[in-house]
Amino acid sequence: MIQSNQPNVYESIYLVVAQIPIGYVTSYGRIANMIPGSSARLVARAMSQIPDDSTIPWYRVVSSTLKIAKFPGSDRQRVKLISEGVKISEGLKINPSHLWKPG
DNA sequence: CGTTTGACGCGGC
DNA sequence: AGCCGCGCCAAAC
Repeated sequence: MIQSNQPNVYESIYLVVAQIPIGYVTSYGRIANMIPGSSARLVARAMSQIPDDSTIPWYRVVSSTLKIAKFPGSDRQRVKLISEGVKISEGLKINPSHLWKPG
């Protein structure tokens, strides 16, 4: 459980996202549940703020249904995940075996 | 300051 | 299965 000792919640969100291992994904809601004072929508908003040149693996965060969210950068997200070995079906559905289980 | 935003989640139908 | 409505909540405006 990560507390928001950081100056703002975004910092905490980014710290958690940075922990997601290569080849794994988690959801906006699951991240939010680890950070008091956060919410799925806030996590989504935080992801949208990350610049392209950032080292934060924003593309490892998907919706609770394990589908890649529909947004302008969805294609890049799909490509990046596939390059890490993540199996994605036609409906942009990620194989549950890639779900990150912290601990 | 008050209002809107957002790549969401989930229950209900 | 999919769509709709509401709750969520700090940040951005």
